[in-house]
Amino acid sequence: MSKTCNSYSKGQHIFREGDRVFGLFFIKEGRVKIVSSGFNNREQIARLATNGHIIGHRGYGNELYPVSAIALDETYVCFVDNSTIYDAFMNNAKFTYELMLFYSTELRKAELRLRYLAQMTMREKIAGALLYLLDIFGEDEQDGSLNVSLSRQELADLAGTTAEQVSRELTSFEKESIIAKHSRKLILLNHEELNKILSSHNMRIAASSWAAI
Amino acid sequence: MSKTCNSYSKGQHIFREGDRVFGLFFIKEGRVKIVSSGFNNREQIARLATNGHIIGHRGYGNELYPVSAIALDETYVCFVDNSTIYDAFMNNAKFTYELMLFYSTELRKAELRLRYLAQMTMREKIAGALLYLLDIFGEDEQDGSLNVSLSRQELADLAGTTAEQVSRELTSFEKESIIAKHSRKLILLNHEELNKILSSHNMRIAASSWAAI
DNA sequence: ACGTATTCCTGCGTTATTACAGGAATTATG
DNA sequence: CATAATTCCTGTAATAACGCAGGAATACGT
Repeated sequence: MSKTCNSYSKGQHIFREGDRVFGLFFIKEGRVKIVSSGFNNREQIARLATNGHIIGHRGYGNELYPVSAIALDETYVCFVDNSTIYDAFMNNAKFTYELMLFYSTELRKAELRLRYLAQMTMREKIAGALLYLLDIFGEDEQDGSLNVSLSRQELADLAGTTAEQVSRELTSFEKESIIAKHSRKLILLNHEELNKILSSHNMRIAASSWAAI
Repeated sequence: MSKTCNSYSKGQHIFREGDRVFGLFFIKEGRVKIVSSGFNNREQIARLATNGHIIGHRGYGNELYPVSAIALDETYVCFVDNSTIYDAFMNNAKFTYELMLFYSTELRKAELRLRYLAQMTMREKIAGALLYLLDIFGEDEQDGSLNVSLSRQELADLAGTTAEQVSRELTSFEKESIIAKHSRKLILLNHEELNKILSSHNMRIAASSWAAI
């Protein structure tokens, strides 16, 4: 049994684009972004993960990671290597089955996001990104703020636009009383309206699609 | 054992966005596009599949398809229902394991494409779409043309742009001797150059990333 | 083969997005 | 608490992408 656990502080890499794949990581506690590096300091956040989520994947041969995983917080992660996973799979059909379903669900989410990124306007992308954060991290019980703290640039990397546009649009949303913002603390005042922005151009997809992603 | 096979002709739906999920489809012969419907007649092609590929996914409860699958050709597909799949999974760890790996691979491809669609220019997206077609369908041994016939609109749906831009860019590529086109028959004359277009703005991702997608 | 319907090409005006830059606000540091 | 460093906001100019429209090429049906 080869399982090792580690803490990572904010900004630290859990694995890097180009590293060899030796096994899977399970997030015990914390928040992680999965990013592919771009040009001009531009990154794309492929997905966000938190407690209980799996990151990375089991590797074949000399396979390399196509993305990096970076801690957003103090994060505690356990690693299980390829052969241990393989043994677990062969001895526990139910476990393999569950993991298969996990990947198939993630794939569907990614396919949906493909459309959003390819076709949405900036305003829609940013509304979608906020709802995505709500779905993954939830909001604080006290003040209703999103349980995550991202820079404007990170929001842009998630939404697929630039930091300037995020600033502009958040200001607009605030003027329209859809959100409140106090620096990086964001409060979604009107979930309904955010869903409407997303679905306004698209009556065929349920308004809650993003929430399901 | 509940397995039924069917032929679908060009343009027919294999399943539709919003249908209940009853099981998995296996493509025996043909070509299929997986699309999410957009607004203004705009679709997004989430992925393309051919012989031996799996489409759809096993469903939980009342789950609905978030995308549609449409035949591009005369296509022969076999369907296996949820409970049959479940039994197969529980009795054949190796099979479940293989399927888990398939989904995990597809997920990685989708995550990479997210970045491409979010950050690339038109020209790069279209070069990427051509290389994607090459990877999935290959080229004819006789004349070297891509083994698939898509309209300009469908190419646009794949690349995440408009049909006009695809026309324009294909013409440019032809002038630069990167491709030859005879209506819908496209010949990639210079794979190297297409890869260069993709990687020109991005030295950190291997030039062949798209081909691996 | 002929006429008709569809798809494709391409110029051009419009719109949306990006990039730059300077100042304001926030956070970090001694 | 004061200063420095970073991040954030917002105006403006440049650029890229979109969409219309008319003509050309191609596919389709009889």
